[in-house]
Amino acid sequence: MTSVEEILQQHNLKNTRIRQAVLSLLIDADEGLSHQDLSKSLDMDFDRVTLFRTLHAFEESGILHKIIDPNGTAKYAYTLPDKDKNKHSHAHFICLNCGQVVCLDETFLLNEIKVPKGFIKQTIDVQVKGICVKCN
Amino acid sequence: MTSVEEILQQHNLKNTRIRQAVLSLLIDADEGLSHQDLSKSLDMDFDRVTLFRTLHAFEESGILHKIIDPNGTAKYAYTLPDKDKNKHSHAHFICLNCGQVVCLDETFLLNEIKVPKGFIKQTIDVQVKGICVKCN
DNA sequence: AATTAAATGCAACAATGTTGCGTTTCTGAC
DNA sequence: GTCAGAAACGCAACATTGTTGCATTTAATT
Ligand SMILES: [Mn+2]
Ligand SMILES: [Mn+2]
Ligand SMILES: [Zn+2]
Ligand SMILES: [Zn+2]
Repeated sequence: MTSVEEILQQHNLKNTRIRQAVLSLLIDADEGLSHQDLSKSLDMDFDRVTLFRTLHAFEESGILHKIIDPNGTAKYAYTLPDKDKNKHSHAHFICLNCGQVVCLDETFLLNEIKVPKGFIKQTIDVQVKGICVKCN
Repeated sequence: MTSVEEILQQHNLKNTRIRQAVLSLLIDADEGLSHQDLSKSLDMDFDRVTLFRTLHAFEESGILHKIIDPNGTAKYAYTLPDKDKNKHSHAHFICLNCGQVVCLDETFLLNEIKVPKGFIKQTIDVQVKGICVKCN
């Protein structure tokens, strides 16, 4: 069990109110949360720019990973330290009804995918869309 | 060889200047184009809202399919009538350097992917990211 | 307690996309 | 060709997401 404070420390991020709050929320959440989602959930005063910068910092350090939903808005999910050794290459499920984003266990092999000559593959993002259990 | 006019007719879309121009551009393009890309390429006067609505109309009718790039902006690509019988379920390559979006031949089977109990799979989107041949 | 790099707050801005509404234009029927 | 109706367009106004610059505050270290 690693505390929020410890996680921040391990990534050389200063321990601030908003970072603690955001990280706590996302560790507990079972889904990806957008800037807007977090703004509504956070029970404190903060500048919206600070939240954007917080999310960027977390993404850069690998604490969170970003998923672009079908509307083009970013959602962030906590990167499980054990699960994601292979650098968050897992697939995501996106509910077409409520917009919920869930991390799946499924991962994909980059090798198997053919690209045109001269193209270099680096990462793969897979989004499975459909209806989540709540909306079903 | 189907002309632009014929394509519009087949989808019950009125034949207008901007629709002809947009569709011509996208049929010739070997990559997905954004609203901005098209705005720059189009050599005519038009309202930006009209272009948004044109792209929506084309997407709804299946003439184009939308790809959300890593910045969250929409790009549109012509849906090849023969290639995409299985409703544009092919993968896309996205260049991390220049942002270019290319349709790949690769398709994926929805069956193989496991989702939590109660979730219903409908479609799958695969994005392979890396460096394109121009940027290499 | 002093130092300093990092983080924050604020203001201003840009890009993308949407909605409402009045006007124009395409198309099909006559 | 004329006409009518539906579809598309142009314009204005707005919402949301995200970025940048800069002055101020704060967390962590000594
Ligand atoms: Mn995930
Ligand atoms: Mn495509
Ligand atoms: Zn749902
Ligand atoms: Zn490129």
